Amino acid sequence: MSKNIPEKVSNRLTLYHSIMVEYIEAGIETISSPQIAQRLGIDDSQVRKDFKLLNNAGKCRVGYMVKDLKDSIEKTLGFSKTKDAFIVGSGHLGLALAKYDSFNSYGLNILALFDNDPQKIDIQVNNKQIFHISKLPNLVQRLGVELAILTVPRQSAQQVADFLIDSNIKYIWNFTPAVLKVPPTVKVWNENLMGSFLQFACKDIV
Amino acid sequence: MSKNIPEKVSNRLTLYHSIMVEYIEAGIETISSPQIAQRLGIDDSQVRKDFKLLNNAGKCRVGYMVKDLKDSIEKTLGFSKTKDAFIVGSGHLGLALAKYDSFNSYGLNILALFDNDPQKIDIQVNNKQIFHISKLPNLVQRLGVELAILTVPRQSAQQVADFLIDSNIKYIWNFTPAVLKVPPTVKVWNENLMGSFLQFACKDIV
DNA sequence: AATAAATCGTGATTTTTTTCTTGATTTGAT
DNA sequence: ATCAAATCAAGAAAAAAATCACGATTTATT
Repeated sequence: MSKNIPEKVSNRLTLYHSIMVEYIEAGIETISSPQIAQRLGIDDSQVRKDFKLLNNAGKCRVGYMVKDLKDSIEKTLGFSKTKDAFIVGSGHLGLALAKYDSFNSYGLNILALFDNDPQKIDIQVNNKQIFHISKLPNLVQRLGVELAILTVPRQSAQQVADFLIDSNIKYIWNFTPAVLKVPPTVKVWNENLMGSFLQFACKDIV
Repeated sequence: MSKNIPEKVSNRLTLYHSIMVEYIEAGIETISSPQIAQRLGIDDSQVRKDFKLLNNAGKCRVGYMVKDLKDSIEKTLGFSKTKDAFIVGSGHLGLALAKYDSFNSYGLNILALFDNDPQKIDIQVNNKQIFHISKLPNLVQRLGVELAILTVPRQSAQQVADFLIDSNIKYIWNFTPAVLKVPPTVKVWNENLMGSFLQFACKDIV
């Protein structure tokens, strides 16, 4: 099913997808590899190679069907497979993510938030409740949630991660700058905002 | 000065940096390439090659000085070069970023926020004021700001980006899923949170 | 109908990145 | 003092990714 798409390719697929959404809104039905390539500053044969991976044939002199491309990118990246998740850490970033409704259309369903600050407990954020972190293990089991979005301060990141792992969380989307130590059964995806910025700054601004 | 570090390398550098911070807090003074490699699930010669790029010599049987590594990573990634920035779009994400104090220690200095919603104007967020977007061109010029952090809805992203470019903004850190069309004089760094998640989901969860 | 231009598809080539290998060095143990 | 283990350094080899190149196809134009 999932044909083991390389990370570089799936990164480009998400960019192609954004362009498809834009073209559909503009009512344009076909798109060519040179158009996309120019937009992204990459080689057009690169684009065609990627589409080949999607089993999406184009037509000479015309290009590809925007709708078909969008659908097959969504299929390949698993938009339709809904993933339930908890947000752990109800600081500003956690709240921002809880209120980010676009998650749903990409198949990410936030069920609840957690925090250890008693003042935050029972507040409703975008129809999602904030629970005390001690309630998490029970809810993980009852709801069968496997994915946690970690937005606690760096200093407590590892400790909270350990707790999540004990609670049977299998996937951690890590928004903290900590490099988490986890057993091989648990997968971590690092979203290091500052690290990302520094790459930009280093590459382009400096 | 900036030796054109490949993106892959600077990505690893940010991860190494997090580990160095952790080791310093733990009071550990040296670290070896196999230790780091195991932690990140990569090859140890990879780590040494990266450190070679930093001109940071290690010592056989001992490893590298944590402090030295941290310093040279910071130097290479330009922590000390302070970059002033405006946040454009004062929704939840914009506010979360405005309140994220860690930015400062990485050399990113948020001066103000902007929005087009009259209700938000003049609110103070973490000692930074929210201005109406119409005030931006003047402030860009007066303060010499070149970097904008774009956190508006996708639908208005291109339009706002065009306005920023007209106002003489040179670098855009784009948190919207739109693929911005910009002239070659303007650099964009895409932080597509959903795209990032989909890569994770596609690779590990599906 | 013929020609030209745009585009796809794909194999070949080049470049970049990662991994492997070996030799030298340092430290701790016997 | 000698030996074994850990580690670095650096070149070689392998793997992965990006680019190039070119033939085939389609559409528009003359």
